[in-house]
Amino acid sequence: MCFGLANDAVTAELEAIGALEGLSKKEVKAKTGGLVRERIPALAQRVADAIAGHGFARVEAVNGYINISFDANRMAARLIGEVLERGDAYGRVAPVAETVMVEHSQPNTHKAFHVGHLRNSCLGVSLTHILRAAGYQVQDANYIGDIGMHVIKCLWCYERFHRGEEPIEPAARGRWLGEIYAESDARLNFRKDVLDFLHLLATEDPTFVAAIDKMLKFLWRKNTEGEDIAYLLGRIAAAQPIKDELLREQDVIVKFWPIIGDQLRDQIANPKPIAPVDGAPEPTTTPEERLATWERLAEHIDDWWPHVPAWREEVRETFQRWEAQEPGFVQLWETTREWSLADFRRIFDELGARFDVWFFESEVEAEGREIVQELLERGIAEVSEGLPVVKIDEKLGLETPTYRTLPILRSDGTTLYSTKDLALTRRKFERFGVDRAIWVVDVRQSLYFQQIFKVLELWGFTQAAQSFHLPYEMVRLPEGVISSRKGNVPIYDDIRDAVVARAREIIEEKNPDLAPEVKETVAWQVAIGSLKYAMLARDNNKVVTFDLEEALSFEGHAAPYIQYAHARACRILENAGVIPADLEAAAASLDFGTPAPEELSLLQAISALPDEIREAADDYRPLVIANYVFDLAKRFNDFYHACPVLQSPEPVRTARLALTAATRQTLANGLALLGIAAPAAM
RNA sequence: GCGCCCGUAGCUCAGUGGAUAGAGCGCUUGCCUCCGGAGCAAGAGGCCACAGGUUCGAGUCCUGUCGGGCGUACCA
Repeated sequence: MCFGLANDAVTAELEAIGALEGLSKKEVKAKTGGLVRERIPALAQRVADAIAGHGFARVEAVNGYINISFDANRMAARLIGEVLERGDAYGRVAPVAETVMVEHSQPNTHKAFHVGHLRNSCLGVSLTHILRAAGYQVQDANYIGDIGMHVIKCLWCYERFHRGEEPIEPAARGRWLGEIYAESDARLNFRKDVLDFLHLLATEDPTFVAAIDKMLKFLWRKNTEGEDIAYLLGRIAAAQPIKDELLREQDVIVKFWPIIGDQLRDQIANPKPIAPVDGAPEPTTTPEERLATWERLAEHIDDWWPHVPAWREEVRETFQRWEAQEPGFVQLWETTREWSLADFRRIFDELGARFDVWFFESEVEAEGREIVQELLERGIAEVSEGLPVVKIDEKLGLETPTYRTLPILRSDGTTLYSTKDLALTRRKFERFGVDRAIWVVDVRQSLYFQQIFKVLELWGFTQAAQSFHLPYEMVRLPEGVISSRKGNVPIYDDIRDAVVARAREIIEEKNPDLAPEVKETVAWQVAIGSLKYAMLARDNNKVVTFDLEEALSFEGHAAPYIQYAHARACRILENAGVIPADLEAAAASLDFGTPAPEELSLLQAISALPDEIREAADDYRPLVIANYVFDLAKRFNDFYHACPVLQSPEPVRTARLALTAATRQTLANGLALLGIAAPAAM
């Protein structure tokens, strides 16, 4: 404030004596800048002198800032009294008459629940807690992907290759299905994987291109499939993508495959220095990695390559069996769906996610189709290239591609994600009476949601304006992106097993005297808390790099640090033999004497919780709370290292005990907002 | 092409337009006779990608450039 005042004063004075006349803006700035800087400290001092004594304990001017101190004992008594009196409710903001639905944790049945889903669930759960604390009426909604192409692919693969098989472990049936799904994906994309690999070789391996060029020419002369060889030759030499539908003989690639392997092995056995080519991009793979990929594909090339087109047709037919609601197929769907749902219920229970509403994709298919029909009838949607779409930019009269085109039904009449989302959104507002709907979905779906909201708007659905997509970035691994093709997807169950096991070890080492049941409970609380904190202590628009080693360390900036501070506070209170009620009664007349800086700093942090909740809710950012609660724990650490509690003489002892109790409560409330448990001992 | 996001310490990340830009990990050195060492104290480590602009004041706001990621009609 003093900076602004000084600037105004200096400018006014100079203007008054005409010193600024005819000068450019820049020149004025150069002239006033120094004067303003000189003026500030004196001005700040004057302001400080003027307000000193008006009920403030101390007022001082420092570096152009005015620092105001309040009577610490009075403020502390009031704050601690409020915290102890309100307990779990401390930090909560007055209720708001607005119902918000948060949709998150949209796992797909027949697929594995992995580390990516974990980020979504942690974010969603924390967000619902934060919004509730900020006074909103919150509906916590799950939306299970229990139908769609992935389900059909999985069931096709199950019937075709695993009929009659049952997962060995009943607790992991969903996971077993996920493996079947992964297999179906590998089978159906096999040709694409092979051709992408050839394209990769052609793009970043000049030695390979030269060698293959020679060999293909040799084959060309003596082979009957001359046209195919010529095609491959041309594409590889020019590093162009290869299309299998342009091959005359379907098995030419299969015949060609061993030659590629020989060449890759030869390159590794006799490495040649590669002369860098100007303008050519750096290779992204090593020769060893390329050979490994070749070997992985070689395992199935004879069996799989010829069948891919027929398999894809079978998948299409399988989808039609769903469409026709063929009883046997529906029965299979129901059984396998339940395997996945059982897994999900267990996982959400472990994560402390309790939903008010469970939506399923399968229950909005019919309603979605009706909406598509209506959109077509009203001319908002049209049939283009054989399928119903909404050409949004055209409808809005936009020149530059912005919202583009949204397909709303497949050409064979089966439903898309968009078909179902149109129906579900209407349901949320009309049947559930929400005022605002939030979708917690990863950032790659941003355009998709803008499209959905625009289509609803074009349809005349005014609540589209109250629909918000909350995007968050992806989870990666230290070694790169998560990819089911590369087979490096960390499954939730595996991560949890590793983290819980580590937590057990550490408890055994640090606190062997705890009762066995307590040890087990605490191991879970610390393990799950640690995982959650890793997911939440990163802003929504930042990629999370999930490092299992880091998640296992339990040291430093992590949940256990905060939980530990909470446990220490509990122990101090326990050793003192006081109960919160006693301290609450004493709160009105607390006397810290002359409070230590660590005590003031801690009091300040405790008082900040309501503001932090508001900020986190306004911006949908659990990170705000994650940072806050860590900072609070750190200040508590500073406090108990600097200020002995139990050995202090009265009345300071009681004051410090009350402060410890208030900190404990605030730590617990902050952790609760993140969905993290606060153990009393660990 | 068009659009969105990211770029801060060796690494992973914080940082309402305001004071000398902060944590954690890793590295160096200390601290358990003292409320629990999952902790604490100290040290080294920064042209806040780059260039302009707005402002009394920019890591923060605006424009552009470079680098990286993602999306862009029948996956979800």
